[in-house]
Amino acid sequence: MFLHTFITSFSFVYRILMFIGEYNHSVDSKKRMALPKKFRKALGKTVVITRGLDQCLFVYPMKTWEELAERLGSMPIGESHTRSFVRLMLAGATDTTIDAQGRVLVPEYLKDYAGLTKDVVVAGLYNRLEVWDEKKWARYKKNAEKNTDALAEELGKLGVF
Amino acid sequence: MFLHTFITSFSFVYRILMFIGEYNHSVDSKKRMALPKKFRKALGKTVVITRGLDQCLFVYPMKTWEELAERLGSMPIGESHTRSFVRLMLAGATDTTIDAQGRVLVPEYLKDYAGLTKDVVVAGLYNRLEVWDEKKWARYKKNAEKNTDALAEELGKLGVF
DNA sequence: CAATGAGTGGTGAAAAGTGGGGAATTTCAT
DNA sequence: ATGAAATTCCCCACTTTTCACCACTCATTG
Repeated sequence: MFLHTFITSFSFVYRILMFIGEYNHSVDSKKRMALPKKFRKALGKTVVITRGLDQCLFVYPMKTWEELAERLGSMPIGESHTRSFVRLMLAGATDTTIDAQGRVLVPEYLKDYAGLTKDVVVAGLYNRLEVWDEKKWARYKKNAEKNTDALAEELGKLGVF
Repeated sequence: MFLHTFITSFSFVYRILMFIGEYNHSVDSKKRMALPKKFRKALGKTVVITRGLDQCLFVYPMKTWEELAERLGSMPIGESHTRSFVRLMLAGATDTTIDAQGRVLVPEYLKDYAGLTKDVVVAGLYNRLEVWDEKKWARYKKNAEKNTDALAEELGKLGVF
């Protein structure tokens, strides 16, 4: 019984929630942005967009967001950086429905926050998407790739080798 | 009992996951790359390609990747270098199905990362494949061969010989 | 020397991404 | 309250990319 529950929930997580990969898209003059076709089934009809870390946007399926919001809401509000992080996530969140062409509307204040102009990169990060300005993403990536030693170390910890 | 366990698990690993050998292939103008015939049964229908170490690409069977991705997905995103590591690995990964000719699609950003042009080397490394630009592979190998003594010493420390 | 099979190249249909028009709805000042 | 302006939303259409299928070549083998 327990095992069965575990297995079904795991396969659920796998089929529904594993976002991976990097996709080039664009925000048009009407603030519409396509989401990668591969992710649409898993995202459902409405998604939540919010401010993310490192000046990008996070996109969550509604289900995931609800769970996350609950956890965020019940976090101890003692430390100030925790407070500001929670505010960042919760206050900036907006729910938006995916249109027939697979696009969402990106509010002006979120576009500003992430510095989006036209070309963006939508990246799959397991249980969320991230939206980056294309140039900013390229810079971030280049910088991260330089730290290959650290990369190797992290991979080692994961037991890949 | 212990021996039996060892043997069955070993044969399992052997049938499913032990990739050995070095093969020359090519990436065509449509970013298609053949995988060695020998590996196809073990790889299954869909594989995951990710950024590897030393500017090569790793190719995992889906099963192997799932385990890895779950660990990546559950890493805390508080620290910035953890974040960038997870971003590189998850956003850098792509799941792709093997076509009727035994080829996979290599996204532009992965081609760039590994510096692939046309001729590549696909090598089996026990539980994963590595994809190298042919020239880079030749150089790397030449260099590694020069350091065989040091290498042997390291292996000795690991208790292999 | 034919036959088989693997690797590579090409083509056409289908799908995905993007742009734009216009109706419906909301906002805001008069 | 009312009209004007702006915004949102729903279609439709165009263009590029993708993918499945077919075809060719080269090497190996019986």
